[in-house]
Amino acid sequence: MTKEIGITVKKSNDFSDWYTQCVLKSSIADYSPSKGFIILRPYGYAIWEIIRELLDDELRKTGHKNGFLPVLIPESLLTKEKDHFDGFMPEVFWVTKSGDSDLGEKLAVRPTSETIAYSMFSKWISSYRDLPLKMNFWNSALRAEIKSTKPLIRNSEFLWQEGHTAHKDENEADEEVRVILDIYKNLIEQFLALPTLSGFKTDKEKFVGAKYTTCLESLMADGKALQMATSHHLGQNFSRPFEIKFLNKDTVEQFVWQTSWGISWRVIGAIIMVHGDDKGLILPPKISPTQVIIVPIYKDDSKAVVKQKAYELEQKLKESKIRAQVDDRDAYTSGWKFNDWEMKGVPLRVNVGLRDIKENKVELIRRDTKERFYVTEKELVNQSLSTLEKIQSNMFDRAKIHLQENTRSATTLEELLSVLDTFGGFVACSWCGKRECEDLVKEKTTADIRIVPFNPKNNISSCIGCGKQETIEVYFGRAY
RNA sequence: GGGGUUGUCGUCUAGCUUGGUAUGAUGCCAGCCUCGGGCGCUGGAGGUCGUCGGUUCAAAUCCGACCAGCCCCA
Repeated sequence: MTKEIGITVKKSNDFSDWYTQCVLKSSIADYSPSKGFIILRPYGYAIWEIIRELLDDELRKTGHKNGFLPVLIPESLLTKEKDHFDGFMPEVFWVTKSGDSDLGEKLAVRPTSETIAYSMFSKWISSYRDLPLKMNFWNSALRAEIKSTKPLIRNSEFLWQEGHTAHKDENEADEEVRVILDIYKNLIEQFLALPTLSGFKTDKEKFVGAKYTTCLESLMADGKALQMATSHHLGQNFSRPFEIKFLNKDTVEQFVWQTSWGISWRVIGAIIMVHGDDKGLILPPKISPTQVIIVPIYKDDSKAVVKQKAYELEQKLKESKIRAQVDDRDAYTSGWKFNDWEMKGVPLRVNVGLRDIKENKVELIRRDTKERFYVTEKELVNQSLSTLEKIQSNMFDRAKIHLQENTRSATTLEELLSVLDTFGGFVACSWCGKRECEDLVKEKTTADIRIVPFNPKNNISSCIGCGKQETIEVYFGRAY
């Protein structure tokens, strides 16, 4: 009779259903009444807030300032950079009316903010002294997703940050692109415990309007790739149409060099997909809203003393900056609470009951390994701190092994298809650099080039598409 | 873009073939019970059957359109 409450499918049997159940039943998010939109609930938003604070901190340290942009963009601005507009056009929502009357110029609901940001940059920048201009915006973006929506992974609206910068020369913009990608990589690997591949996008896959795009790719448990974050070098592609010019020291007027970059709530979906198990989520300690959940186990006559002890433990943990919480709800049994917190993915649980109090100990249970052990009350704080660290690194290591074991190579189209069909994952191949070969592989295998790695392994052979000899190494994969 | 499939108290669900005022569980509320892996007992509240329209004396049920969810393929 209790079977219906938790996650009812195995991760390995029906990954898609498992994922959706995880999102809904852990109360991270819920569907909204309109197609393709979701509602982030307090538990999900708490995770997002932690991620946001971590990233904000790094951006502040590197000289970026937060601002806010309007959600509506006049059509004339959005269409100024042609490639950019053509790329986004199919999924732009338009506002055409105010009340009953038609608007003179229709307004786009932002699919991304380059155009409106840069129309302002051109006002704000006139001298080399105004540079670099490094701004960041925490907002949402809207892109109409008609089909294949998946909570947090692909929705018509998503939370993200978008950074926009302007620089005096190309090198400085190059450097900015790299610095940002490093910040993302550190956040994703060290805090979200998700290993990534880093590199360039091909011209086909790059951000529309960019000179080049760098990105981080991760591998989900079902063998599909997921783009985690991107950092674009925009060259002068936007500064020319938007006339963002400055007078240099040498009194020569120049266009600025720009970057833009972003990371979205999609990473929360990735955390679920990579780390979760049949019981639900497993959250990396560093971004878990609750790091230690304390479950007091009591009968009526022991309730007061056990709860009191639980609050004491909570206080001690909090004094050591551990996000601890007592589940003091009387309405649920302890067994129910165990399952509930496991589904929510809290990394470490403390069980404390009357018999533990008498023996001056508590039980610790790791979410990642299900390992359980007793510690004395005195050891609790230190044991919790060190166990949380172990969980954090164990989660990364496990995911890293999964990534390595599912990164293979292929030298022919047939081999590539067979590897993809059998295992999924990333497949290293050689590629001549031509769009035709990239398209051919897509057509034959539905996979695309996820990344042109910064650090190729140098197993170069002839092109997977045309067989030409001069090639570079790329990673193919089927993606979300 | 193409194809398939689903929608019934908060949630899951029976009923639909063959039209006649909706079943059960869980959750919720009250009371009792008490908690070491989703306790138990008693009572109670809760439903425009996704929406709109059509057929009919009568529609959850038949027909159409739309909305929303999910799956497969491109």
